[in-house]
Amino acid sequence: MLILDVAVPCPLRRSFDYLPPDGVQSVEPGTRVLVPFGNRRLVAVVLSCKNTSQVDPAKLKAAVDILDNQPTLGTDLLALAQWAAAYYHHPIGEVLQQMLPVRLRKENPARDQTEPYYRVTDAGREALAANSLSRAPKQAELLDWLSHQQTASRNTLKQNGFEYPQIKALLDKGFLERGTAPTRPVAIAEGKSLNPEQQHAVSSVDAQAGNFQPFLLQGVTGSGKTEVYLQAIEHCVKQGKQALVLVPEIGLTPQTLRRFEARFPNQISVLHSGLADGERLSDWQRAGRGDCAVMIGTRSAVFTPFKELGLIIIDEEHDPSYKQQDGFRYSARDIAVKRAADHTCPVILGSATPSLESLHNVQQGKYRHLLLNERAGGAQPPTIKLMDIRNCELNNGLAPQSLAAIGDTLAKGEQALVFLNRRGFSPLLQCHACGWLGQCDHCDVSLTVHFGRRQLRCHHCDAYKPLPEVCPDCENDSLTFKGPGTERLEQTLKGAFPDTQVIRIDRDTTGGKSAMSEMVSTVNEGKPCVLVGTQMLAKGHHFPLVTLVVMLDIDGGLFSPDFRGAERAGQLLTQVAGRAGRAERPGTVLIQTHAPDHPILATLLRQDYSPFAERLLAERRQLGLPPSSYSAVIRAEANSLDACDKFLHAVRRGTGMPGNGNQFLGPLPAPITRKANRYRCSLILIAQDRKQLHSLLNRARRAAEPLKPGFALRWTIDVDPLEWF
DNA sequence: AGCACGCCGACT
DNA sequence: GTCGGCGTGCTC
Repeated sequence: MLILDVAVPCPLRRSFDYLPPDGVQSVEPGTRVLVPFGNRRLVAVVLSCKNTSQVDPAKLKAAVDILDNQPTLGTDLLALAQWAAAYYHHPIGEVLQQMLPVRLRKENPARDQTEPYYRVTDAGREALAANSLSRAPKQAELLDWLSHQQTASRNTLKQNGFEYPQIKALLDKGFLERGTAPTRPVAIAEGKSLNPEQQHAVSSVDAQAGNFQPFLLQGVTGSGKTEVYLQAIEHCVKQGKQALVLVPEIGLTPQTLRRFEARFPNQISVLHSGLADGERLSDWQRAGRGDCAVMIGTRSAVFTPFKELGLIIIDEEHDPSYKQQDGFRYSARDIAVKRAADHTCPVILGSATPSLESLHNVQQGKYRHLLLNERAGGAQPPTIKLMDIRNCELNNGLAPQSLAAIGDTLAKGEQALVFLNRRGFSPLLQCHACGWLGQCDHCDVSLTVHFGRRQLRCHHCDAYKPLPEVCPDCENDSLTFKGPGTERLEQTLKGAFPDTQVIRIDRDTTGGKSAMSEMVSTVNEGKPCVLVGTQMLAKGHHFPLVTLVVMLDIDGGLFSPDFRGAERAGQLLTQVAGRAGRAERPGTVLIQTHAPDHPILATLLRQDYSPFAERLLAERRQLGLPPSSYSAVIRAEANSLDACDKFLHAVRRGTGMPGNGNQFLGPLPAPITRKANRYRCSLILIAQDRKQLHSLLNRARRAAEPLKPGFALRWTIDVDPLEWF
């Protein structure tokens, strides 16, 4: 008897047995099936076939339909899903659902996946030569463009600005015909020449083609990491293999894309959140068929199918956006390394400010370190200066010296950037008469003033209320704004430099689709201006004319309760500093701080990121913190703090003694205990090695599952968490 | 997660 | 007398 072992998309950490649909003799693993589940019908994935079941055969239901004529997920991705489900202790059905493009999570059949390719006919060439399409200029343009290629797919035509109606018209006239996919590689544009460091990096990677070997490519801003990627990809593609490039969420800028597209014309597929479901599906399938050489994408692109994967690149590997922060909490960076191991290919982790995890792996001999210290064009590194603002009269957060420095920069016709990681007008609204404080009704946080919208907004849930004119309690006209946000800085700077354009870049001003790129191009027109913004400014975009960076709020990171606070602060500082002055103009970074003697600032100031990171790594080792140890967090969320606390205590008791130098921390309430009216607590598990962490987690799961906390309490496991609380 | 079943308060 | 609140139990 044929029985299907099926992963159903529900939060249960097990699979379900089904009979095949009537008349079906065999089903391959990785095939999507439609199954009755409770009183619903769900799209699920066949994990394996077997001939017996633990379940009473009379209780087995039959699958309703087989949705794919060939498995949507290959054996590699299916095995990866099962590995990830075990590693992250997450339900297999949800893992698989995340791997599938949205279109395939529904009943849409994935049949007939071949994408049409077109080529110009002889009649088309004659028409082009005779200029007989002058009344249909767009069609003529298409014909002309395509006549320079072998063939091109509908997708490629679309990327080059041609739409289907034009294709259809030309087909009808007999000027186009169906063709087959061109043989790869079609064309690879000439690369730049490399300096010796870059050359060494590229040849080190080349030498490991066909082997699993991770490389940590540490290169200061402007050292030409991208050119190393491009050449490594080129060599991979020339061997007929495909490359996967992962970029952080904001890292996929049009500039980056254009650079890849220029180098590998029509060989690039893209996967990111801005794409329509249909486009995502077609690029996903295109990679699976082997019809593109390079796939560039954000976190979820790590699950792209490939025909023959030969190289993986993770750009800005330290970026926290690689870790999914809800549901299936995977790290795309770590899964990418696992995929490289599965496909026995090299993987490059690139960053100017590597994570301590990756540096630790270098020290352990697992990763090979490649350094790029030379800046292209001999550009000078920025000068970093600390500004002691103790006892200093601040103008909405800005020290007088900072304002003066901005003024000087503008006077020289250059641009300045002010960095503050807090959006809104002011983070606090208080009544000076009675002490009333604007607080969220649903979270344990203060409300942020948004002056332009005349609102008080909560940055932790979506609550907001109108900005009161007088104190809601004592009705005095004594409301005061405490502390600056980017909106207030913008106002202050406009007041101080009335003739200069002030551009604010944060989540509130970049809401529109093209707002960000419009602002970036305004800045890069080159007129003197002041940029104000949050950490959005620190990533991806380059502002070559900015020569001064002022950082207002580094202290928050230095004294953060999280053990990663210092690492983050150092990375942020180094990344932001990298925005200042490129090529011919040297940059300056001014750091306003109340702790000018802080050892972290001192290290960063005296030297650069590497000694700073070494120092932090030694500190972590001494304290037994990750990456020297391995951690996981069990978080509980409920309508009362007591319920969370009780549940996690029960889990801790049920897990038993951790032993062997492993330990528990907590349960402890989260720093913001109440968020959107839900109370949150964490139980932290710290183990000496991976294996022990997993055995602890298995014990904890066995303790937690029978507690049946019910729907009032939700609990989750986070392996290798970014934050402990 | 969904969805049904089940047992107690304010409504036509 | 019922409509509907959300507690809890189950899904091959």
